[in-house]
Amino acid sequence: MQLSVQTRREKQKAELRSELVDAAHKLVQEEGYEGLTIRKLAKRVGYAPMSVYSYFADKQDILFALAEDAFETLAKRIEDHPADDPIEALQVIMTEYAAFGLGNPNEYRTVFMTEKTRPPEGRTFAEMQEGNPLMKVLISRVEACVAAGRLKGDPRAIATMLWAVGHGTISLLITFPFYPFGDQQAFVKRMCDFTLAGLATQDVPPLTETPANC
Amino acid sequence: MQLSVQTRREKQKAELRSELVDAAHKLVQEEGYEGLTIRKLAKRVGYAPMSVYSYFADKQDILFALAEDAFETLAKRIEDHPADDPIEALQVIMTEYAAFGLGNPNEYRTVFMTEKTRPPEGRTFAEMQEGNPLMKVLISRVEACVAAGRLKGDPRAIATMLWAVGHGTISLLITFPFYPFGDQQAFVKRMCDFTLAGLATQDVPPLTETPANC
DNA sequence: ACGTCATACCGTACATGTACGGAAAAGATT
DNA sequence: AATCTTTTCCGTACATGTACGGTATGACGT
Repeated sequence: MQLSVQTRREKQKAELRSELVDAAHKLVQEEGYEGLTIRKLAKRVGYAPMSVYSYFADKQDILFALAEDAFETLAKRIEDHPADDPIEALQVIMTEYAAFGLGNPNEYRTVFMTEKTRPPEGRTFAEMQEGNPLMKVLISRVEACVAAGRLKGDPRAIATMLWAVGHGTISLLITFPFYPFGDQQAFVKRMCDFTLAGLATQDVPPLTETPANC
Repeated sequence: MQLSVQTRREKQKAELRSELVDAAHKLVQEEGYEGLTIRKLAKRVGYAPMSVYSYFADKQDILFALAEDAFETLAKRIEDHPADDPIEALQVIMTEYAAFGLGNPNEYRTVFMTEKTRPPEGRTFAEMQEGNPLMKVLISRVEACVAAGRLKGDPRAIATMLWAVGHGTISLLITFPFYPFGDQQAFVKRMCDFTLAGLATQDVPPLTETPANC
């Protein structure tokens, strides 16, 4: 029965944590992203500022929690958006990913453009990417393309390359909104189409595992 | 003669500013990037903390100044690295750019991955990119490729696409050093080759200027 | 020479993230 | 029940970026 006690404890802790996340979410909605401060957040839930640190390692950790929520809805949106053609399915990912990044720049920033001091919440970095639902669905859709003979090569390598292109595109658009990219959507579509077209003509080898001759 | 006075004044101001930049540089070398604080910097040059703000709008502005120095050496290195083959000349840019980003992640971050509140130092954003020496040399080398018939299309569009890919690659490597990209150099080379190969097969249209039907 | 004025520098003050140690409350062990 | 241990929460304190207003120093017009 002591396990049950342990469990209840953890559940309660998780509850308080998500209460904090909710409060943080509201704060951001009401006062904007920079309005989220530890002190305001603590006051919101009736705690002393330092008590927040019982539930989050630091402020980054809170931002990660917020971003994770947002990314979950992105994952859902992608899964609710199937496509008959496997290549189109990849395009959907890129398009939704781009729309998400442009619509949630703060969340995109905290997840993909922030110096990572620690893997948030004990998870390792490898898990964070490999086990990341987004990367998972990306790889699986790439696998579908390979299975259908529309792409050729190592799925994870292909997925990583797509990720690099997609991320480069989005992050530039976010960071330099005034650079004359032309129409943002058009630029995203162009990069996406270009990359998929290029990949279609190649047999992509797996990512090298730091070969010995280096 | 009153212009001379004005000029002398400005020169002196610029001198003090670069003295501050030098001090900042030394501070970073001695204590690391996070050791650079306004107070320490001010103490270093014998000023009160607030006096620093006579020369820099904010801390970001200082970081930009540091980064600019670093990027200047990058530009020099690229220019000192010519290549007979115009495509190879592009590869040199990508390679040097990547090496720079991986070797100077902090500077790369402040210039390319940081929310821009103001165009640093009065320059407009457009200038900052268009007039940016790096983008300039990139465009000119792309133009050389187009002139040589090795690439086809609008040089600025091609350059922007190369930038997006290069930036995506570098920034992922910087942000997720533990993701299994395999060998970093190899990944960079792969992305570069892949993109250039793809571009070689296309006629790249100019970036759309936010067409009216949107 | 003298008042006027811009400029350079600074002192003080505040909001913020967070380190540190303590207190109190809850649970476990005897 | 009593004691010990762990967990939760907090008060205080510090470093940091920076807003605001003040002061003094030197230039300029008269």
